[in-house]
Amino acid sequence: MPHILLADDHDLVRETISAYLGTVEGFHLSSASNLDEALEKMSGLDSFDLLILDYHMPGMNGLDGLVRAKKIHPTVKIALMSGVANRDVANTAMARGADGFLPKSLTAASMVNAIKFILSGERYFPFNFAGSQEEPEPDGAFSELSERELQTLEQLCEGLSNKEIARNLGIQEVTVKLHVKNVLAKLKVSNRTQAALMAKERHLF
Amino acid sequence: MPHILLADDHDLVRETISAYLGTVEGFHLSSASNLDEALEKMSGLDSFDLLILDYHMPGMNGLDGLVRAKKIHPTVKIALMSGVANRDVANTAMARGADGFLPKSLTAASMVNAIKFILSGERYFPFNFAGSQEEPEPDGAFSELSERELQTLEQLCEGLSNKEIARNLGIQEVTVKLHVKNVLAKLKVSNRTQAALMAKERHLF
DNA sequence: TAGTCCCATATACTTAGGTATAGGTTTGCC
DNA sequence: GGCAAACCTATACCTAAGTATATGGGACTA
Repeated sequence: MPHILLADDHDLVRETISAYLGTVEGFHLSSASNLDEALEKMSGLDSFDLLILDYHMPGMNGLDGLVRAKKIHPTVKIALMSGVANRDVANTAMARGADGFLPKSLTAASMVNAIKFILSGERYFPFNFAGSQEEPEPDGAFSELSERELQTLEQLCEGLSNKEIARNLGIQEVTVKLHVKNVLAKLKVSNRTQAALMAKERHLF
Repeated sequence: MPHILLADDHDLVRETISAYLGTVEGFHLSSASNLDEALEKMSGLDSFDLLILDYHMPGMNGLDGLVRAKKIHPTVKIALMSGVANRDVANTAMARGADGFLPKSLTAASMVNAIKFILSGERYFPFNFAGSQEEPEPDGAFSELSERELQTLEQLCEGLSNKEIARNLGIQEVTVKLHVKNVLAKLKVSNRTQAALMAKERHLF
């Protein structure tokens, strides 16, 4: 019988999913509420077949937690689960060694299938995830932004002035103006407020 | 047997919670994946005792969806559920007529208790929830805004310029500047971008 | 090596945003 | 009537934001 460790910081989500997988499929479930607790349980006597990690959970720090877990337990299959992560995150997770990505938009039946698929040694990535062919680019204009422009946009989202941004980045105000201008052009908006709102809208910061 | 309608856009969350409440407690569960679908089901033959709304879901638009649902079905108890909302949102939800607020950080058992509590006619608000007595006023500074200042702020949230706002309101640009200045002072922020972000943060527009 | 891109800086300029002060209207309230 | 508050306008001023163009260094690449 497959032994699964589910790590999620929401008691409700963890318990209901555990109950579902346990009663419906007869999986053997254990659970943890953060990454460290999960790692601790894995270092115990039990041996797990699959670790399911919530993307937003104490200790995860983005995908660092995934990499950490994979490094410590290279033989255990690891799936990342998230309700909000975008396709970009999912792709990156797979690239960093995840054996599967489970969006919470899956149906319960699909999740069971995906888990079985992973347990059989395959790597699972959802087909119809966040709209396959809606936007040519999921991030659209945002992906065109350079490193500095992204940093600038981030501070724009705090409502900071060019002068403050310059101080924070350790560069001249004129340079910030340049970055701001480029950001506005690439996002096709006409002022900093619109840029900040657009970025917030898409949950970039 | 209590009849509950659970509206959440995540299939996984919806189905597992439904399964849990159905099997463990014997509740009669129906579900919807967005607000409109929920409202549609409620206008059908079935009569529901409790509607559980996910805070982040198509059609909700902040707390507008709650108010809408309450207006259409004043007699049905409504609980708001969220995994990310803060105390501010929870308070506001209760103030706008919600019968309960269910953070996803609850345990499954606590949620069942809370639901029973609500079904018995009480209003449920979680005790130990993200800090107790932070802000005295939920709306705070926003309530001090005059009519014109609110209209100005609304257009600020579109990223419009003073000139555009003036045209939309049919007044002079100088007057808009005055309104903007007053808004900034009352919200205690230092520029229009911060004002827009703050308003968006609290889902005012 | 030449070309390209990002980054940084500079000068110069125009427009938008924000402040300060003053004066005028309407509405409603004591 | 006198008063307060919200609203609108005006003049003036200063600072911030955004545009345009040019220069140069560093990294990467054909």
